Amino acid sequence: MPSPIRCPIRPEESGWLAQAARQAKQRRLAAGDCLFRQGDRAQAIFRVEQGRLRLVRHLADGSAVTLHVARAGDGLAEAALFASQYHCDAVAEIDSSVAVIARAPLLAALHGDAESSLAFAADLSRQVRNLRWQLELRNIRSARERLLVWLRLQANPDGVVTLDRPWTVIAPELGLSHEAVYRALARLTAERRLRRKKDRVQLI
Amino acid sequence: MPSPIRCPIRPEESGWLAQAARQAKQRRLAAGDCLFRQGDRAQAIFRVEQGRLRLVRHLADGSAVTLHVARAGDGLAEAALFASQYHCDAVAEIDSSVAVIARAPLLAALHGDAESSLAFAADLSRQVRNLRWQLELRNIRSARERLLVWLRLQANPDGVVTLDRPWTVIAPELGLSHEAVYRALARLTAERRLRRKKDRVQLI
DNA sequence: CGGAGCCTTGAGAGCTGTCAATCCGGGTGG
DNA sequence: CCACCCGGATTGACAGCTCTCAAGGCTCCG
Repeated sequence: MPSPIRCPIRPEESGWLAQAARQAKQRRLAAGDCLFRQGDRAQAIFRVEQGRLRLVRHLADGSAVTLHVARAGDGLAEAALFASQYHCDAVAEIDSSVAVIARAPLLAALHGDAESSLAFAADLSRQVRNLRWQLELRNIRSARERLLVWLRLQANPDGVVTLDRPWTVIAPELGLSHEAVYRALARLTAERRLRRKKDRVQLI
Repeated sequence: MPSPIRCPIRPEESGWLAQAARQAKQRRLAAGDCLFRQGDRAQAIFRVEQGRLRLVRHLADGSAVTLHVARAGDGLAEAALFASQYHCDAVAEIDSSVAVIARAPLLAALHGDAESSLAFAADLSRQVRNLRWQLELRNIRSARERLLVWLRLQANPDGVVTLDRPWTVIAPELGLSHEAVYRALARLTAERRLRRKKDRVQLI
């Protein structure tokens, strides 16, 4: 009998990276500032301490695509450890601060430190799991079902979900408009599949 | 001036894992066979050599969600290295064979081998990049635009994309029905944004 | 020649996104 | 103490889009 397992959509604090960030120097960015640009030599990896950065990749024809939005606690440009240059731009969406972890010393240290390298791998594998999960969530077309599955995964064993951020923030993470989310919540409530009270949701 | 960068949606052969798999023993699975179940003690990680495995997670209420479909060349259950038990079921969709890499010896080896640990991390960071990219691709609502962006990323510097699998296979990877893809291709062709010839697409 | 995949295109239904309007609770300045 | 403002929460209306179901056509291969 498989046991239910909790899977946070928002990646938890990256244990290893958080550690590395502690000894790193901070850099502050005003909204709109650019941390690095696509093609720059990769000189550091980062951890977002405050604020929000958007990673944007430029395509051959000049158009751009957002690759990711990194928030407080997220790692940033981990892949730059293994590449000679950045593959996208990083721009602060709001005033932010990041821990700057220089690439060369870090890489050198990791080369001689199996424990840290493994811890780093563990962080990444956790991210892979979360990302896979988010991707599959998007394969659920129906807003109602997608929301329901998301809630089930967030729920504690009693079927209770406590929200730590407003639906307007959660909706885009689910790939839905906030209106769609509210409508789905309304229908699920009407169908007696859940109960709502403020920022608590009880699954039935 | 940022240079265009190629980003395969299908993760390339995982260099490090491929290496590790070479010395591992193989296991054959008939369609429908189960490689491991959610809650089983994590005793090995795997690499799909042939066939296709589906990873399914069971939720608290008994429903199930597909987490991932692993194909030839893909790693399988890498996260199990860092967990004591599997977090999902793995079932062969068709006759398949996997390389079985025992967990304990591998972990022991990695603990003393910074190089391999780093190589493993590099594999994972590549996966993270690909997954992020796929996730953001899904944020593009319009089938036409999504397809176009995908093509741009797949294109070589000349704007040529050569397909190694039929559209019927690509379509679900893009989160679209194959009909939607064909229609998008037809419109893009009519708009002279691309030319098609067999399994080659030329962007304009 | 027949069949199996793949490719294409048509028609209709259902769903979500977008635009808009309203309500509500909390915080602020007068 | 009250008017005001702002962000979040809700709900309605509508257009546009993709999905699904269906029906061929095309190509390769036995």
